[in-house]
Amino acid sequence: MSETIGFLLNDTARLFRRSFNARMKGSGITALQWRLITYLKRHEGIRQGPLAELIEVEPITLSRMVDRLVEAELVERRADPADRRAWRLYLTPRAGELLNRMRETADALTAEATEGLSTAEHDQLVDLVERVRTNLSRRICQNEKETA
Amino acid sequence: MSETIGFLLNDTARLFRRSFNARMKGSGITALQWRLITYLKRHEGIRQGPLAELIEVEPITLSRMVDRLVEAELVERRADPADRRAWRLYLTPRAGELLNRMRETADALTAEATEGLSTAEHDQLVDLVERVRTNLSRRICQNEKETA
DNA sequence: TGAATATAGTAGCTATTGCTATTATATCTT
DNA sequence: AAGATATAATAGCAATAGCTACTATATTCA
Repeated sequence: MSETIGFLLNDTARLFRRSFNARMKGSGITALQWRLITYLKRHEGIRQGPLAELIEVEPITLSRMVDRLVEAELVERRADPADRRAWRLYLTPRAGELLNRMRETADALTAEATEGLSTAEHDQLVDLVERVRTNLSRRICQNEKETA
Repeated sequence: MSETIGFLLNDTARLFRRSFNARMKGSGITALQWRLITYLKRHEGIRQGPLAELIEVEPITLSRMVDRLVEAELVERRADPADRRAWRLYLTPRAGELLNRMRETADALTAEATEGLSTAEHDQLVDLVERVRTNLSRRICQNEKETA
């Protein structure tokens, strides 16, 4: 019984997170918070509920993550003008600086992780993993119950 | 700014875990416990400390995970004959049955995830990801401090 | 319009994880 | 052999994640 691809991918992804976390340790930010900020960067003004779905945590968990990030002055809550129940989320300038540092770290790490791969191999890796991801997310959409 | 490989791998690995967890939900076992059992299968008789290192949790965390798995009659602690401080861990027959179910699930999931990939592409994917993993774990060994 | 239902977000509780300190035992040094 | 040091595992405490229930507001429909 050899390793499954799922096992291998998990292992590799964990090594990425571990190295990334270690390098970002001084920033006082966790991997999950980084994930939140990264998504928020691409969806500024999003509400808490949809963002929770994007980063795949429960709404209450996101609510508390945002509490801490507001406290750290990385995220800002603004009232939704159209719905008084809802907040809209924005990054602060401080978060922008942090994102730059994170991007540099991520780039350096990517370079080290793909050392020895040719450009063609690099592209092929991305292509193949993307196809696997598409297969998996298609499966999940078809069968939403299993995530509920 | 396109996605980094790290991001992509993390995303894909998460989809794997999510789907796997959903399918194993009825078994009352979590992904981390599954990880523990999978490693234990290949290292029966291992002590808690080394197993904690393998699955990358703190020893105290592993200690408590084992408490629960012993409670669930999936893992057995036996005194180490050579060192009275230590336990040696073994799987119970019940765990064996569970492992079979898990393996079937993993195989089915792998098949779905790699749908549309030729055998050559499948092999190449494994090869490329393994090379990335090797790069990353080499890096971590060289620079152990960052994981401490 | 007004009652019924749905939705956005949050509070209380429980479970899990990890940091630090501690106990019991083993190993090393002289 | 005896004291110093290292190691295997665990307990106490603090932080974080999610389940359930709840409040406030919006939407539906009769």
